[in-house]
Amino acid sequence: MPSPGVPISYREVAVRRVLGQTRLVKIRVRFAPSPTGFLHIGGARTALFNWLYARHTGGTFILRIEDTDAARNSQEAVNVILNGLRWLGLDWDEGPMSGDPAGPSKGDCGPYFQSQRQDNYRRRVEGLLSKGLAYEQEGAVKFKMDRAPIVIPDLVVGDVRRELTDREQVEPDFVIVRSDGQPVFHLVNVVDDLEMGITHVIRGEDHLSNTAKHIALFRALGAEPPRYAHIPLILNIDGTKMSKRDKGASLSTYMDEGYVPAALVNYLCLLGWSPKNNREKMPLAEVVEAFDLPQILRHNARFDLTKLIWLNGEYIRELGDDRCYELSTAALARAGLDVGKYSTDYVKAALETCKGKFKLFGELPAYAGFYFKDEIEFDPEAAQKDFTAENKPRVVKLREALARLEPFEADPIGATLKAVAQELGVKAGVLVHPTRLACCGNTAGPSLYHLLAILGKERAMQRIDRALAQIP
RNA sequence: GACCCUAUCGUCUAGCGGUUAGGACACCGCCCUUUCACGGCGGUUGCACGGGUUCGAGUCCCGUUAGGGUCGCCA
Repeated sequence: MPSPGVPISYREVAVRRVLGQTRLVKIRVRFAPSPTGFLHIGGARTALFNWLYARHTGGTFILRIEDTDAARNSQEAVNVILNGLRWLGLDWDEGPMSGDPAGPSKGDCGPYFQSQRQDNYRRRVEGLLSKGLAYEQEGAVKFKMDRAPIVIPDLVVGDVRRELTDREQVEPDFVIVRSDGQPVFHLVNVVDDLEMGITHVIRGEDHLSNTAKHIALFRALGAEPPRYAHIPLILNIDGTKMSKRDKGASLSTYMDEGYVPAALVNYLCLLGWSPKNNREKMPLAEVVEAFDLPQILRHNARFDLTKLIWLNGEYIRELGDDRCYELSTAALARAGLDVGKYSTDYVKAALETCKGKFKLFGELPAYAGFYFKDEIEFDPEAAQKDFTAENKPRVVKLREALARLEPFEADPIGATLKAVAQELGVKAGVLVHPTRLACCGNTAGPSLYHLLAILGKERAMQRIDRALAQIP
C-alpha cells in the first residue's frame, strides 16, 4: 500500500477498480491505424481515448496495424505510428514491438499486422461462402448484407437505426474480397476484432454508418458484435474538416515544434470529453480516474491551437530542470543555434532567466537567441524609438558605471542602473529599454539585470558600445 | 441523390424543466512590474431559427437551416 502522496501507477488504479467492481469480462480495446506515413491528430485522440478507457477499467489496450494495402506500406510508416504513440506516452499491452511485420510482438492474439493474418481471413471467408452468406461475383467475394435496417447500440450516440441509402437499395451486398484475392477493410476489421476478443470498439464517428455492415458481418460469423462508441471528429478551427494537408493535422508537427507531450495529451482529453468539474489542466492519472464513455460529447470539436499553446505554457512552467534543458537545447539546435560552443553552466544559467516566459519551445530561439550569438541584430522599429540622441548620453553614463562595477551580478547591476537613473532624474525604464535593445536586439526578453550578468561584463560592454556607435 | 450524427460566448465546455446561463482559452481595461511573461481584479461576448408540450424550455417533441460523416474491388 503506497503511502499518501506517493503516486500510484495507472495499472494499480485500474486493478483496484476491477477488484472493486468485480468485473467478469476484461475489457479489450484496440487502436487500429493504417500506416500511411503519418499519424493524424484525430487518430492520436482515438488512440488516447482507447488507452484511457483501458486504463480506467483495468482492461487491455491493443495496437493493431491495418497494413492490408501493401502498396503504401513500409516499416518507416509503421514506425511513425509507434513513435507517435510512444511520444504521447500511450503504451500498448498487446501489439508490435517494432515496425517489422514479421518481427516480435507482445500478446497472445497475434500477429498484430493484418498483412500476417491472411490465412485467418481466408478461413472466415470460406466459412461464409459455405454457409451461403457470401458469394462470388466477377472474381470478387460479396457479402449478403441484411436488407432490413440495423440498430446500432452506441455508447456515445445512443441507438442509431441505420437504413439503406438509395444506392445500397439498388445493391445492398458489398465486396469483402477483391478480385485480386485481397480482403477489404470491413472484413478484416471485423475478423480481427472478433479473433482478438475486442469488447469495445472506440473509433471516429466517420465509421458510424459503416457499423451496420460490421454488425451484420459479426452475426454472419456467428458472434455477438462488440460494444461500439463512436467519438466525434476533430475539425479545423474554422469548422472545416481536417485533411492531411492542414497544418496541425499531423502529430509530427507537435513533436517537431517543441510541444510538451503531456500538454498535448491534456488538451486532447478535453476535446469531446469533459470532467464536468471545470478542471482544465489535470494530471493524466486524474483523467484516467474520471474517464468514461457515456460522458463523451456527441458533437464535433474544433482544434484551438491557442488554447493548446496556453496549456503548453502551463506545462513548461512545471517542467523539471533537466527536461527543460533537454527540450530547450533541442529547440535551439533546430533553429541552427550552436549551444555546444558554450559551457553547460552558461547555457543553464541563460535558460534559467527564460523560465516561465514562453509557451512554446519554438519561441525560445527568438527569445533567448541573443545569448548564443556573437553579433545580434537590432529590431529596427525599437531602434528608431530607443536609440535616440537624447538617450545616448544616458546610456554612456550607465555604461561607465557598469564598467566600474564589481562584482558584475544581477543585484548590483540593478542597483547601479537605478542609481544612475536617479542621478539623471529619469525613470529606470528610460535606461532599461535602450540597454535591453543593445544587448538582446529585442524589446522583450529576460530580466535585464540577470541577462547582463550572464552575458558577462565584457560582452555586455561590447554590445552597448556597438549600439552606441549606431546612435548619431 | 439517399442514409446517419450534431447544434450553449469567437473556441473548448458546465447545464440533464424553475440558474442573475457557470468555468477555461482568446480579447479589452486596471493593478503588480526593469521589458515580456506570470499573477491579481474587473469587463465585452452565447442558448441557430420556427412551431409545439408544460404553470414554466438552453434543457422534452417536430420541422427548418447550418455543419460534419457515410453510401468504393480505400482504410
